[in-house]
Amino acid sequence: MIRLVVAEDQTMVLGALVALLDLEEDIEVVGRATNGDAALALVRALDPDLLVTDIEMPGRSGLDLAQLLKEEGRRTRVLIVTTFGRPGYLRRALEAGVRGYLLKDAPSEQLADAVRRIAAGQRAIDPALADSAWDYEDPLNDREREVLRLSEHGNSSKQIAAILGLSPGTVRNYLHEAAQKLGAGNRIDAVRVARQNGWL
Amino acid sequence: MIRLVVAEDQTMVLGALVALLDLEEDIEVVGRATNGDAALALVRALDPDLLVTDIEMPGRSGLDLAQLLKEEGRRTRVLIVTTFGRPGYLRRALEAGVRGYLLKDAPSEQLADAVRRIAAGQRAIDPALADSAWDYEDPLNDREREVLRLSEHGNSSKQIAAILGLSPGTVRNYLHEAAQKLGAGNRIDAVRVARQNGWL
DNA sequence: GGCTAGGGATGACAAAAGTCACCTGCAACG
DNA sequence: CGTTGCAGGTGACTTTTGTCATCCCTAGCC
Repeated sequence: MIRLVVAEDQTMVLGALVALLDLEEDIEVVGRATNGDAALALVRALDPDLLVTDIEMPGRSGLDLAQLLKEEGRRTRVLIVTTFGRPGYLRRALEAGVRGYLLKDAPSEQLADAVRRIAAGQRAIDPALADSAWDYEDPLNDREREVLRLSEHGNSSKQIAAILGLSPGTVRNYLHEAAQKLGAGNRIDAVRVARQNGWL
Repeated sequence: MIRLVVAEDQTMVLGALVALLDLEEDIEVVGRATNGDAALALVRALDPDLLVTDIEMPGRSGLDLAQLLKEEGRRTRVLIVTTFGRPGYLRRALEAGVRGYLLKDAPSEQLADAVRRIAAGQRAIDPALADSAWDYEDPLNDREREVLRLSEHGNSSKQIAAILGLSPGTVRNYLHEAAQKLGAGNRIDAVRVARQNGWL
């Protein structure tokens, strides 16, 4: 029997995924969580074979979870199930030692398959994504990421400068650099491209 | 027996929802679709009691579906199950005659409940949302919506003007008006606010 | 020490966005 | 017919962005 903890912030989707997995004879869902912190506590308490988790959740993200579990040296393996096929995400996931990465776009039958493969010590990476994982390096440095994040909410350069304790000119320079690196013509476009690739 | 068609663009979530609903003795999922057009065809062919559908899907949206079914005078009732609690969405849904509106954040048990209530001729609107539906009117007119949508992708006023056959000045004016109405200081903020409320 | 490379930061100038007063044309109404 | 009101549209002016050359400081190297 494969023992699972499932983490997913949308309660209804969580319930549905559990229903799907519980249909399988050899799989047992022993815990469910709707945020990263609860999932972490459950994994520590229950020591399951697998953690099936979304990435974007309140509190700790699925990627944070994988990283932490790896650092703690736990035996629980991680399977990411997410909406986002962003290369940056998969890459960070692999670096955090996850064993599987599926998209919610994939057929639901693949879920149980992936669980079994990972429980058996194999991997289960969405093949379409596996290729692209290393195609696009994140070209942004920390400052650039920071100003992009702040400009995302409509802050002006002046406001961003005030927040970071810089001059407005410098902020514009960072945004410009970032836009250049991303092949974007302005900050709006730059934010879009960066988001799309999982670099924010 | 309540006969359902389920539409949801993320295949895995679709599979999971179907698994959840199929657990119920009195509910039968007779069709599933991953886009709006397929869902429409299924409803026409199978004449189910209910259509359970997401809003944001490729092709026709769940709201479009509800509108069409209403116009065709079909007996199939519509239950929306979506991520987004945007007042504008709920409002449009109600105007399109949907019988139920649930959030994916709601507990999964509510899904079967809602299905039964709607099949019995009642309604099932998420109570937290029901209040807010009429709080916020969409203040935008068509032009304003249009320019906001175009500016979303980083187009400049000049580019938007070229697309719409206007002068750049006019475009800036529309953007300005929209920002004013939305209480935003610039176009980026305006787009954010409008999206958040389901007005784009 | 002197030289150099590179990240962090600045200011000057051109282009685009934001702001506002105003000009249509057309439909409603007396 | 006025004329009133109002959505659609424009141009002039100010502020903010985009672009680029340059400076400063620190670290590493001869």
